[in-house]
Amino acid sequence: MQGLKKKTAETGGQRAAEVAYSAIRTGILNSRWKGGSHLREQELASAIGVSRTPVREALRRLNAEGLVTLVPNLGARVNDWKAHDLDEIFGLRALLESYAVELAASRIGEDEIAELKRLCEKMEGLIVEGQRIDHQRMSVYNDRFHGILYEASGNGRLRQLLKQVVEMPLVLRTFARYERRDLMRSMNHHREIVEALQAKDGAWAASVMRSHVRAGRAVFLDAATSS
Amino acid sequence: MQGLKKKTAETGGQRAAEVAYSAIRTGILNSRWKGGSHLREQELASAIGVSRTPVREALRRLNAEGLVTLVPNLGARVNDWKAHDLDEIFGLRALLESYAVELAASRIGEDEIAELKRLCEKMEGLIVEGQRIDHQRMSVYNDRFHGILYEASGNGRLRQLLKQVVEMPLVLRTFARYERRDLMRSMNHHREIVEALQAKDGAWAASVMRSHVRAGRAVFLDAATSS
DNA sequence: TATAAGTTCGTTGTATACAAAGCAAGCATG
DNA sequence: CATGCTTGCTTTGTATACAACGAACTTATA
Repeated sequence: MQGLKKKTAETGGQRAAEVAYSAIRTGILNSRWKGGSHLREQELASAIGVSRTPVREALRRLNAEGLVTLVPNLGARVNDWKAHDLDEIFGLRALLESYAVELAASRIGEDEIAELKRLCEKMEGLIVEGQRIDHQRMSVYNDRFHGILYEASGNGRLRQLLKQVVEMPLVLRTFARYERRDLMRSMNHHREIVEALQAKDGAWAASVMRSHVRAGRAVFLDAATSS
Repeated sequence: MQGLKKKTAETGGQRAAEVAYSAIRTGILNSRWKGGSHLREQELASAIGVSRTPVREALRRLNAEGLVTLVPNLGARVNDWKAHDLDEIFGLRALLESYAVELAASRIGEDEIAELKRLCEKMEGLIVEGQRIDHQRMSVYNDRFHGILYEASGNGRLRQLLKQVVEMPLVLRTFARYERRDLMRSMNHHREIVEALQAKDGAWAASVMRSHVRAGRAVFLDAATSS
């Protein structure tokens, strides 16, 4: 339970509940605890350096977001992910994310398309023959790419649902070992989506996005069974 | 602020946070406060008969569900609904609900189909020439009809998202004045969905469901502009 | 008068004390 | 030996006291 507490300088400006939330959240996403672990309020509270009150608030929020499961009088357990759960989640994600690009196709502007292209270049730049791939950086660019599309959909609640659905299985990203050809295909999808958006062809963009998500599902399924 | 507190017999078995949650929730759904009202924690607490702690928990939950909006250090305000919000919500609902019946088509059993038919009959029985329609009862049956479909989708997270999305604008149900022909059409939709499910034709069921939701949107839009 | 700093009060945020629920070990009893 | 009860401990749930923040009002100053 060491290392959860961040430097006072960072936490100073924020509310304790927010600090607790992000501390626990990053802990879960970095697999500090394994799936099914019981998260004790007092333990978390002293590790983070706040009282139980904001910790409880954080746990409720994480429960609503699907990262932990709360049982009355028994507390919180870290969710673990079976193949069935991933099927549910990726099914929803394919649906929502393709809907988002379909909406985006008729609303997205030149600036955002330019930004998408820049991100494509950056991501492709990370795939160099014979070199190890910086997955961390890749994730950042990829998240930004998809985030721009959520925004461009113009539907705030859709954006919110998507962020939630996408985040759930993110614990497995650590274990997801993208092969080079998976990544190449991913890059091609991105490029094709941008092209479809530029052509204002929502159906095309949506179709590619569905493929994109379902291809990602396969990688995560491997991660789930092997972790 | 009277009348929020229920009889002790009812509240006795439940946790205070749960009591607070459903008290505030039903208050909002019954338009006890108008959109934009500031909900004060102490006020709610004494009205319900619990302390601020469970009230705060309830407000966070209602915030996550989209019924209130929480601003740090300023508290909770009851959400109000403009045409734009309804467009977002019904767009999502059409998407998710049609996906649900599409999944349900290949999984639903005879028992559930029989139950759907029974509900159709009950609802149709409420529409009698020259008599006032019992909208309260209609809502109960209608919710149960759709609930069965959510379950039959076999996707727990989809069910959860749908419940959330459907509940958001439910404040307006009070003001939604369904004309007789709106209801007749609704009944026809229900019947057609059941038939499509029985034929295991997911695409058909999904298509009718999309129409069903979008027709509902129009009624709610009227309610939003007139309330 | 207009503006800015100071003040007060109401409300939310956090810590802490206490109540109640769950669980396990030990004991009694059939 | 198995079953059920008791007891003690751990953990969560709730109430309450206090701290911190924000908004409106007051006062000082140009």
